[in-house]
This record gives sequence, C-alpha cells and structure tokens, in this order.
Amino acid sequence: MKKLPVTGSDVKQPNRITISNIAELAGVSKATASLVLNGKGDEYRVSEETQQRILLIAEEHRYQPSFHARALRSSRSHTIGLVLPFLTQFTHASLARELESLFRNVGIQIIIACSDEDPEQERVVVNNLLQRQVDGLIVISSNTSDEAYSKIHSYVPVVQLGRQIGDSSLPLIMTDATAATANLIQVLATQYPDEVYYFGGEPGLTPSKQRLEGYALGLQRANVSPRAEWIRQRNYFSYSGYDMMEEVCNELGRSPKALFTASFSLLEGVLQYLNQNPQMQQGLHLASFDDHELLDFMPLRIDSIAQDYTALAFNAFSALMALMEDKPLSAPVTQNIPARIRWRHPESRRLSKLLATDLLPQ
Amino acid sequence: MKKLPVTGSDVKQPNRITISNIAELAGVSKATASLVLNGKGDEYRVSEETQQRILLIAEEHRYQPSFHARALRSSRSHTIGLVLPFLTQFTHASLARELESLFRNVGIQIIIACSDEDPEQERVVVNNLLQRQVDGLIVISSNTSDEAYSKIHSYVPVVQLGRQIGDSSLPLIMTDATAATANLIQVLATQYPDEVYYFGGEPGLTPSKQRLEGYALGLQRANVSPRAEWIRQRNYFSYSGYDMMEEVCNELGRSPKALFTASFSLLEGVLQYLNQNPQMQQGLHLASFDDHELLDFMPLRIDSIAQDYTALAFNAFSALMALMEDKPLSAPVTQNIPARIRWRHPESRRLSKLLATDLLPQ
DNA sequence: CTGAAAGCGCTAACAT
DNA sequence: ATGTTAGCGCTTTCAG
Repeated sequence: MKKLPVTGSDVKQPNRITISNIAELAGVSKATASLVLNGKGDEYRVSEETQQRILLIAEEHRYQPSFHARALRSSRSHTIGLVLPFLTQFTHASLARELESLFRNVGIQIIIACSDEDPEQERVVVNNLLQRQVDGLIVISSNTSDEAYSKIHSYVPVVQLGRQIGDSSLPLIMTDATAATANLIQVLATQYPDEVYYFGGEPGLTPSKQRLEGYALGLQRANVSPRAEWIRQRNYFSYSGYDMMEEVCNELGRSPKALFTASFSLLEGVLQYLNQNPQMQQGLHLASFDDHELLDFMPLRIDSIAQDYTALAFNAFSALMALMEDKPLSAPVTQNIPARIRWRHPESRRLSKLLATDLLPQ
Repeated sequence: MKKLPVTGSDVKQPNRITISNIAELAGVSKATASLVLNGKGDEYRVSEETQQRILLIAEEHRYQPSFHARALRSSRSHTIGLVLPFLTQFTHASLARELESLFRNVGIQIIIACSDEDPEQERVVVNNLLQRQVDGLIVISSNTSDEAYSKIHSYVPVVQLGRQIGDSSLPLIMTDATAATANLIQVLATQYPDEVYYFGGEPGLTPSKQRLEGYALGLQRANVSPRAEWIRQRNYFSYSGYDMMEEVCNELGRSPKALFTASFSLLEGVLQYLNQNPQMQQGLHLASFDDHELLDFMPLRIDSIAQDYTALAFNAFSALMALMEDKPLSAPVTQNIPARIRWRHPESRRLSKLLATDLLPQ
C-alpha cells in the first residue's frame, strides 16, 4: 500500500521518505532523527531506546537522505570530477576504472567528463563540474597553461594525472616516461645505430616532452647522434601516425629500420598504414609507448612500455583525498611512477639484459 | 572535533556568487533576478532596462546557479546514471563515450557506475545513483531479474541497453545479435560442416541466448546438425575463454577446425592460450562477436561482428529523453539494431557474397 | 512590473 | 535527553 507524505504534492517523488517522515513516525523531532541517523546519537546522548526506534523505522522505510539537500547544506557533494581526453582510449579507461573503484569505496562518486583532447571543450566540462560543486578534480588535461586550474585549486583541490599542465606546480602524478623511454631507445639504437625514428604527438604536452627527452637520452647512451629528420611530431590522433608513416615511407622508399611511436594511438595509425602497405613491414622494428594485451598476438613483434595504471590511480586518489581533507600531502607533490618495458623482440630482450648489468646507470 | 564556520562565512566557497548577491547588486529582489536569469523576464514583463542590468551584473560576476539548490527545489538533477559492467571493455567504453556526448549536448550530465559484472555490486551502485536523484537510468545489466528495475521505473525511467534483463518489458535497445551471428555461422558451417565450436558467457544473459540462437540457426541453414560437445558456456571473463580453449584442445589433441567466441573478452582468452600454445594455431578458423581495430593486424584472420555503437547510443538516448519528458515513446520499446560482419577470411567473404544472393533469407 | 514569503530536505547551534 | 529554529540557494505563487 502506498503511504503518501502529508506535506505538499508528491507527484514527483512517489516514494521518497524524508527525515521529517521518519521523525514523525518515530514521534521525535527532525533534529533527533538526524543525529541518530548520522551516528551522532551517542555523542548527543540520545536514549538507546529512541535510537533503536528511529533506526528501525528508517530501515523499514528504506530511508535515503537526499544528496542534494545535504550538498546544499554542507556545500560538499561527495563527488569528484575526472577530466580526460577520450574514454575509449585504453589508458584513460583503465585509469577511470581504477579511480572509480577507489573512490566508490570511500563513498565518493566520480563524474567522468571527456574533453575530446580539446582545450575549449575541457573548459566547458570543467565549468560544468564546478557548477556541480565537485569536491575535487583529477585532470588529464589537454591544456598547456594551468592558469585556470591554479585559480580553481584555491577553492577546489586539483590533481594532475598523467600530464603536467604547462609547468604547473599543482600536485602531479605521472609515469616516469623519460627513464623507460631512454632504456627502450638505448636498446633500439644499439641495434640500429643508423636509423631510429620517433613519432610523437602534441609537442606542447609534458608527456611528449618527457618521451622525446627519453628518446634523446637513449640515443646518447648508445652513442648515436640524432638526426632532425628522424623526429616527427603532430598530435596523438591515430591518423597522425598513419600520415607520418606514409610520409617517411615515401621519403625513404622503404620503411624505417627502427621506429618508436610515443603513444598507442599513433601506433594504431602506423599499423593501419602497414596493413594497407604490407610490403613496408619488411625490416621494420617497431616499439611504442603504451601497451595493449593484443600486442602479444600481433605478427609484428612490438616492444612496448606499459604504464602502471593501478599505481597511478592510487597515488592520484591518495593525493586528492589528502587535499580534500586539508591534510598536508604526505607524498611529494610530483610523483613519477616507474613504467615497465615489455620486450617482444628476442634481440631487444637479450640486449636489455646486457645493458642492465653493464651499462645502464642506476 | 570539526569546527565549522558560522553561517554567512564564506570560507568554503570564496568566490561563489549567489542570486541574492546579484539581486542586491542590481537593487532588485531575488525573485526578479531569478526570473530574468531564467529567461522568463519578458513573460513576466520585467522592464528591459532592469533585465539588462541584472544580466550584466550576473555576467560580470560569473554567476553560476547552484546545482544542488536547483535540484533540491525542483527534484530534477539533470543527471542520468549509466550502469555498465566494465569501463575497460571497448564495447562499453564506446557506448559510454557516445552517450556522454549526446547527453552533454542537452545539458545533462551522465554518471558512470561500474558493476564489475556483479549483480550485488550493481544493486549498490544503482542505489547510489538513485540517492543522487538521477532523472533517468541506462543499464547494461548483469542481472537476470528485472524486479528491482521495474519498481524503479515507476518513478525514474529506465532504459535497458545491450542486454535484456530477464524477460523485462522495460524499453530495450540492443544489437540484433541473432541475425548477424546466424549469417556468420552459416558461412563458417558451410566451410567446416563437421566441426563448429561455440564459446559463450553467462547463459542467463539475453545476449548469450541470442548469440546461441543465432549459432543454432546458422548451423541449421547450413544443414549442419549441432553436437552438444561443440557448445561451451561459462562467463564473459577472458580467463573463461582461455579455460574452454585449453579444455577443447586437450580433448581433441588439436585445435578445433572452426570456433566462434561470443564476445571479445572470450576471444582474448583464446588468443592468450594460442599465444602460449602456438602449435594450436594450425588449421584453426576463428570468428567472434564484437570487433576491434587491432584485429586487422592479427596474424590470424578473424571474422567478427561489429556492433553499431553510435546507433545503439543514439536510440538509448532518444528513448530515455522521451521518457524523461513524459512523451510517449515514438519508437517501439524494443529496438534491434543491426550489426555488421567484418569478413577477414577471403573464403568467408566469398561465401558470404554467394549466400547473400542465393540463400540467405531476408 | 516587482517584492515578500514559503519551502525543497537537511544539519547544527541554541534552547529547553 | 530532546526540540526549536534558522538557514544552505533557488524558484514560484501571490500580493501589491
């Protein structure tokens, strides 16, 4: 049977029980009910008997406090925003998944907003999130300036994940791309000292810089002097990978001997080109930043760098939680999470072991 | 003990402008300001001059109405919930992406909640969403009973996406898996009439039923009588694909001649097994429900069925919007979206063309 | 044409 | 030990 609330029209929320209802049914005031339901019954010395009565009634009626009323009252929404470029990119989906679960466990909802790698759209969605009074923000930003975020950070904590925004000093969790890339490139360059190409995305983004830096470092360690024409940078869309590959193959009249793509999306573009031009697969050694399970089944052996999503997500989670609770950050504001290299070329693997014992610093 | 600022202090929201502030600055009442800011100025014949003044001030101060206050007042949150098993599965990420963009364009936020394919967790997250007063729900459910959802649907519209929950009569948008699977299997069975294996996930889920039904239909059209040992069903986790493959290969002492996996995750498991047991790749013809770009670059040619994410998302969006606006649904409550088969075996492609003209019904 | 006031559901300071 | 009350920010009658 339907029990209709007394006050007002109930057209919109046929079976929503409010704290007033509970209080009324229990024969107490809203305040008492509120205290008990928030576990402050003992603190305020509400009699055991009353507490039980209230809790029972709430239970029976499946009482659920209204989120918006609470949020309005306390100006905390128990919601955080996650801004990322594309949900369909495995890297971002993985991070989102880990974060979703971490935050859910502590009663915080995460709202995911996609920027489509577009700074303007990013502005729009961030605005949207702020309007919803998110209590914190984790951003995988497509911006090169942190002006907006610095301002935001003064009243809503912001954590940068995966990418540094310009030279922002906001807390930052990212993969130590430089180290991993350098190691990988050193091994590549040792095998192909006369030709190691590099395809990158937006040069302005920090990950791009780090990966390029790692590339340079790797060449240097292998005593290979870089050539300008080896390095191409566009953006991270896969068609750029396709285009750069086409360009280079046309220039050379063959495929490059060794090629490192700075992201999985670029690799996909390259693979698409290779699929359409199978003869170019000859004598090509591929390597890439970012890993994917399916690479294990590819005809081409592709060495890859696997980011540690679990650690990245966990550190971002911890940092944001600390900030939201006004605790000082226990960890440094910039954290570099090491990545793992998945060697798929036997020769690469062999060399990597040699280098690890002989040559590689650290 | 937490110390909360006294009322009126703006410690927490240093630069939040309320409608009262705007009203005060403009020398009008809250009511007038509200009307104007909601575009009802003309309707209520507020003088042009006042309107301009209010709008200008709001603009200057970057006035943003409080989301939660609005939601509380109107009991509409302009938020919908999307429940899905795993964000990291390409299918679900694709749907989420499309939906996110569709809803954002009409000012509705979507909150993604993952059930991890676990009915109990699904219950928890749905509860969470309801507590936030979502205005609607799109569910890719892991449940086999729609009891809970039918109840929910009486006050918050629910749309089923991709999977039917039991025999629920709630609006349902899904891929026409039966038709596509039947076509694919018919082609497979024509090539390998003596052996066409089927690996499926949870038998209770509708997609499983449809795919299996398509399998049976395809065999029948190819005049192949099914054998019980060809059909294996576990769940959709990739390790199940691995396990079933291991089992079958052990039984046969070789790989099956033709194998259809009912999902991408299962295919991944199979591929993992093949990677560890390369000799089993011999004489194996693989096909799968669900598609992925990388399949184009696999050493094994794998025929696959590609769902139309854009159409699925759009139809779910339209259905939910209609329901939320209390419009009668213009489209039927159950919509089957056709899928496309991506033939990667030349022989399959050839046969499919033949069959399309000669044999296939419809 | 505009303002006053009520109230969405909740919490916490202040009274009993 | 419990109740009263005052808002959080907003919208919407209803009176001027």
